[in-house]
Amino acid sequence: MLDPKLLRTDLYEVATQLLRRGFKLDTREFHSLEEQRKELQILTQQLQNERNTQSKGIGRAKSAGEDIKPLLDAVANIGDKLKTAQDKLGLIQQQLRRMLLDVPNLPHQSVPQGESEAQNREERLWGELPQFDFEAADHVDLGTAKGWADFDTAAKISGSRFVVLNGPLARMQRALIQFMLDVHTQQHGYVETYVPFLVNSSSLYGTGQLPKFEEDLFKVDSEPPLYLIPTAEVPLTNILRDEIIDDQDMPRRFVAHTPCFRSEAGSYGQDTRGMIRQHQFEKIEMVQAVRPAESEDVLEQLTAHAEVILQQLGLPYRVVTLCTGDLGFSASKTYDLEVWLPGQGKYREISSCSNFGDFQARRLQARWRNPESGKPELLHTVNGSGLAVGRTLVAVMENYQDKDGNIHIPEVLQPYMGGAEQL
RNA sequence: GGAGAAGUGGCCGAGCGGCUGAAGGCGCUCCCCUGCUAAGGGAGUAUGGGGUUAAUAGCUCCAUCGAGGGUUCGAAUCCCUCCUUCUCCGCCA
Repeated sequence: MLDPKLLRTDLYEVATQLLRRGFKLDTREFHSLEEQRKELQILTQQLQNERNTQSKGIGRAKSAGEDIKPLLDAVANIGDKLKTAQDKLGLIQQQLRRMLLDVPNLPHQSVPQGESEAQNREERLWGELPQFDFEAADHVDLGTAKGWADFDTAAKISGSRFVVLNGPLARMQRALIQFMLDVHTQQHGYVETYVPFLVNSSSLYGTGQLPKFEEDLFKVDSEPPLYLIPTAEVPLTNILRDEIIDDQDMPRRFVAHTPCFRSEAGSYGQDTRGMIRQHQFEKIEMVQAVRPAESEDVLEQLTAHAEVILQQLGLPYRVVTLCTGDLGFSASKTYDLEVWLPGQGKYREISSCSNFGDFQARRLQARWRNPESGKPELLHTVNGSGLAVGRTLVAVMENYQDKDGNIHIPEVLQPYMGGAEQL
């Protein structure tokens, strides 16, 4: 959520910046609601003040043994007036809140202008593209040929966009998870965290999935309703909700492996083949809560943490800065890591690292105590995948294949696979 | 799932219709004393919001004692619903 004060003082500047990412803020509507809010809030508080003062007088008079009847008559109609004022105010505030919850974050000034991923800016390339003296197969053919990946059985059990992994490939997925967690905990200073996979709606409001993107989520029909997490970002970031963190405990760094569940509404026809876009996939997520002055640097560091995984696995990739039009709702700046997939002959997203500034923190009321002011202030959140495990599995299969359809195991993964060199 | 108890400031804990935004303690910050590893004295110490303002400075008002409703001139205190925690029973990986 954006700072309501900023919208009040600098409405047109905010609207201009939002336009950069293609969001049209209804400044007229906001202005009108804000005027009404101000008027009603002043009135409400005046009435409350009057009632409080009168009631205190009644208390004093009563204990002094005086006749309170005339005092009671004097307050008689305050109650009704107050009630109607409060009701109206509540309504306006609700509308304002609804409106603010639908407004995306402001793009950082370094974010390139653009409408779609075509305008994303390539920052750097890493690694040599593998050369094959045969036609590179894609992961579906590689996986099904050996019976390691079974999409038909998954469809029988659950439906489309699921997979059953067998034997060595299932094991390699587990190896990747172990490897990534070990790197982030041992080399990058993250605390390994195990979190709930079902979360309440407050948590999803906190990180920005609700109220706008409910159709992307799987909802469990319980009382109260729960949602399957679309990413570990939700439970990890909500650890901070309604907390005030001491300066000495900053920054907080969490890493978790969880399954992620996405309904993929609106993506019909896209990536229907294979494991690229599934309803359920494994992901390693890094989340940091940092001092506001540090978040820009931390985004660079966290992105590098994700890159280390790709580098150690020997997977060629590139880093792009998302343009304003491709930026996620809550993010102010995002780097995507795109891994090379020989089977598709292109780079595909495998990690997304974002700085959210105080956007999530405001919704979450996640704060730290600034030692300079001694006051609680909104902290900044930065997160990124490190990495999407399913897609990493795909990338290893396609980059490490040979002409016989065998998959060679990257060296760093071999200790996690009993020393084996190929699947 | 059944029965009972409880949820108060960073923490512990009193209050159980008005003088309580909240006693007391712990912790923390600052000052003084003392001097050698620990103690004594004093002061301060919740959060959010509104108005005013150049101001995230002052001043002022409002709200908040798990959450939401209600009763009342007035609610941390009374009533209702929900949530969470604890104890016992049942069930269970």
